[in-house]
Amino acid sequence: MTPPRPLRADAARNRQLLLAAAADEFAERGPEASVADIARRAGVGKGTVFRHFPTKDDLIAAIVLDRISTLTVAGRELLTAADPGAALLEFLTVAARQRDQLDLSFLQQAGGLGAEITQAQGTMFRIVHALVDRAREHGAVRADITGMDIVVLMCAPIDVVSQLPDAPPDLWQRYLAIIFDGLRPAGAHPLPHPPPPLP
Amino acid sequence: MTPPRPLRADAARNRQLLLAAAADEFAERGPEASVADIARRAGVGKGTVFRHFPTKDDLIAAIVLDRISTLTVAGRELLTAADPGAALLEFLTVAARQRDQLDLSFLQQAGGLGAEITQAQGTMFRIVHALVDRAREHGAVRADITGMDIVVLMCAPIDVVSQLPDAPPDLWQRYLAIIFDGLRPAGAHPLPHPPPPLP
DNA sequence: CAACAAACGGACCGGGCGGTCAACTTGCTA
DNA sequence: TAGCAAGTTGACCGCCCGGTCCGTTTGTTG
Repeated sequence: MTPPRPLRADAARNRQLLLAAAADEFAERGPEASVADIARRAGVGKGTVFRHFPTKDDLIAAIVLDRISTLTVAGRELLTAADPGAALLEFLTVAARQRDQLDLSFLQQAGGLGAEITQAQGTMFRIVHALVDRAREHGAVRADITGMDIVVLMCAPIDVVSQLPDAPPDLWQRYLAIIFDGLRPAGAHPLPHPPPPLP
Repeated sequence: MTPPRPLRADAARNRQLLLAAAADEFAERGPEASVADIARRAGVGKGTVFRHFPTKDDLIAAIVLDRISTLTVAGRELLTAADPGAALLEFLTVAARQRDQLDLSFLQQAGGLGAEITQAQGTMFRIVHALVDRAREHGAVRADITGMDIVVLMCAPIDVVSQLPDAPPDLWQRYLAIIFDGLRPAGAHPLPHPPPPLP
């Protein structure tokens, strides 16, 4: 491929400043945070933003990619944990906490994300599947749920809580616990619809 | 209060056309559907929109109000159902189906909704509480969940599924079932956080 | 230290948005 | 059916947004 020449020192620094500022700004003001505001927050000219990220969508994609990678790393470590059930719960906790600290939910489904993101998502999904398989074999979760179920439910605790205007900071743990109880084998009722396929 | 003179026939008709068109448009294009497009879809001039709803936010509020009322009516009927557990599940199903047919999730939290909405929300919340109390007394749900828990979890099945780009139409039922299993007494683990108060 | 490419900044552009207004049309009522 | 208030309309306004461009600054390299 193209051997990308290393960025100049100031350019590399500005890139990081921009990513951080953009994440904060999106978290505070939602998806229509303006590029100009992001630039100002990073202490940088607007043109600089577009030099690093040709499009606002490219900027969003960079942030999302970063988030997905974090989850992938966390999940991969948990694959070797002693208790597979606890590991799955821990993964869900990490995912929720990440989303809690900086809610960027809206940009996930920002249509037509790049192929790079699709790929990163794929590897993360595969790791989640492995986590679930281990937990299932261990009898920690019911037989009829799959990795995709976890992917789908992953951010539910936070999303659900964020409807409340003034929720206590750890309330999401309550709903994670309820949902996780629904994933356990004890007292499980048959599910009315087959799981979605790996995309 | 002000005895509101009845609308002229054409005005009343246009008001309904507008509400319908706006709901469709918001469902399709998200919160930034433009007033101009809504007007066009309703076959009406842009000025007419603003005559009926002084602000785009007022239009949104009117739609949300309608949604809440529908739920309130459904919930009130279910209060007299024979099986309280089934009634609660049915309420959740109705809520999810409503959201499925026309996803307006984003406008729920549209900040600072009018006092009218706050009030309508209040009555709906109280009915949900009653539904849950009945179900709990009947042993259909675990002792440690409250009406607010149901309010919080109400739309989770749809919200969660809507992350998937091409989800089968009834997939949400799967997640409603999982979550409902988490609400049952059988195999319940203690919850790590107290429930949120009635707002 | 000289010289050049890389990076920067911010004025600028076209477009679409929410919202206004004054001229026009239409349903109601006496 | 005449008259008038209620209702409609679309051109118009100001604003802000994503994105461009070019003159200027700055890090790097020999």
